[in-house]
Amino acid sequence: MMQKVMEIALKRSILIPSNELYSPVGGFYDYGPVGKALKRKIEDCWRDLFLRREGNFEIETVYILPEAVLKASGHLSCFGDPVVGCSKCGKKFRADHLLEEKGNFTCGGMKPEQLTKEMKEKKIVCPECRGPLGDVGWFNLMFKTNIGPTEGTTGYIRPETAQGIFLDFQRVFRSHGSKLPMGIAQIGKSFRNEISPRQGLVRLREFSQMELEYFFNPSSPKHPRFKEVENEKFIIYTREEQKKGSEKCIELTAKEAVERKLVPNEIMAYFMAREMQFYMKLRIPYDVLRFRHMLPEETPHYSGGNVDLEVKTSVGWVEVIGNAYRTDYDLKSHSQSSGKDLSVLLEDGSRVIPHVVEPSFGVDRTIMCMLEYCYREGGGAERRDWEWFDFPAFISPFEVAVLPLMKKDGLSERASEIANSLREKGFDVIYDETGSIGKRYARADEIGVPYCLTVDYDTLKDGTVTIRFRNDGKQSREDSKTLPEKLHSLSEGNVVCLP
RNA sequence: GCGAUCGUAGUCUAGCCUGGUAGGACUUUGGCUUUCCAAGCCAACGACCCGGGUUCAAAUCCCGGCGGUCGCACCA
Repeated sequence: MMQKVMEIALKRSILIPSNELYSPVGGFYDYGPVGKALKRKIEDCWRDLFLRREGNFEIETVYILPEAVLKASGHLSCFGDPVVGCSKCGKKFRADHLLEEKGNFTCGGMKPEQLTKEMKEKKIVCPECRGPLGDVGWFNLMFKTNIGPTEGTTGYIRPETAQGIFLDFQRVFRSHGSKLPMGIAQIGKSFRNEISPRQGLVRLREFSQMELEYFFNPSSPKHPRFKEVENEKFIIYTREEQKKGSEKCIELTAKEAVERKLVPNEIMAYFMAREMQFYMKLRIPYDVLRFRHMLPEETPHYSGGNVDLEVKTSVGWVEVIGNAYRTDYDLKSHSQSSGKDLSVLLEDGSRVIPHVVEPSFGVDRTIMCMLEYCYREGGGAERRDWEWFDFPAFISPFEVAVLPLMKKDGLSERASEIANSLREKGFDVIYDETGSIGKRYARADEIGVPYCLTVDYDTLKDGTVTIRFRNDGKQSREDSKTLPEKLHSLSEGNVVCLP
């Protein structure tokens, strides 16, 4: 399944393997014209739902961060793994795992030197060959670089977009109303030097995130619009079931999830309900979406509770959103490290460091899930034997393809006119006159174009064109003058809107 | 990073064992056919992962590297 989707994605240049001309390294993908358009429309849909409708703000911050920032945020010491190698067989192991297996022992936050000391004291040897282990090293997932010509000014390429938001928080807060709650978001690239990138877009070294940091007063962890979604349902995979090794999940409304304390607070439950709406708009079915309450040991260093949204795919459950209750961890850390007060003034005159709930979306993974769930096989009752993508019209890279039945007799010219007039009206149009008409239908289907307009000899006579529908192949004739209105009405059920 | 396995046009593949003009299919492009679901006919474009060695001669044999896939481990 995944393979077929990737095949067609590569064939139509939805995706392009990066650096293909040289020895490509894993974990990097380029987006071709179709993939980029798809990505842009998904991001715009997200902006509409999570920013515009909510009154939240979007900013853009830099990719390269000086070491001090990541030191304060905890990424330098926590964002990676302590590894130790066997000097006899050469195998590598997680130092903390070996220690913790030995007994009641947790290594959270321990430095490599401490771990080396502990390993020596506990006389831990290689679990494979009983050989001696070397010193504990640190594998950090961040890409390191030098800033400026002087050695020693170390920078890292950001491992998440969130830090930039925390650094700019105070200025944005002061200039945009100075009231909690306030949401500040960023869409952009992040970078992680993964050990082994796998499975297409699932684990990349350079990937796009859509992150929203929702700052609120910890004494009232409420969302003003919670009522709108309190009865929305979703599926939760609880910690208890995970510990039992069972796959059983429970279905709850947002309100029930808060009451039963399965989510840290109402704000997170609010976003979870919105996330369900977002993914269902993208044609990911309700019953393949589940929220997994992360176990304490998998929770990141900054977190007061994480709930991931996972999508069931042909390669297993894939995390597409990490919802994190980051508390005041980040602002507090930056405040302490920089010496600047990052608390805000409340209406009653007191000061508080805001708490943060963060929904963090993986764009590339979302695209991969969409490709899988929009993928349709040909054959069967269909009159065609090729594959296509059933993208909703509002997210299709191209909304309409204009195709002259033939190149000659003025059909090309007439079709070009129609294509250009639709472009002027704001439609994303693809014009294609090469090959047979059947071939062009197939090509349009493969990139998920919902409507094909065919210009034929009747068009020259009476100005009508054929609209051919992607999903059932049916056709109808329409006056070319009223096409924009007709196409709008056809797409009406697909326009971005909340229920 | 370890183990297994693989590397020939955009895709699938023949050739490799036994060294001697790299062949086919689909796709793509142009042309013909008054042509609506990858039709047909004609033509064109396009490949041996990289480097070294052996040899008169390497896609083929040998060595090294790089990369892919799958397990393990790890991870969002």
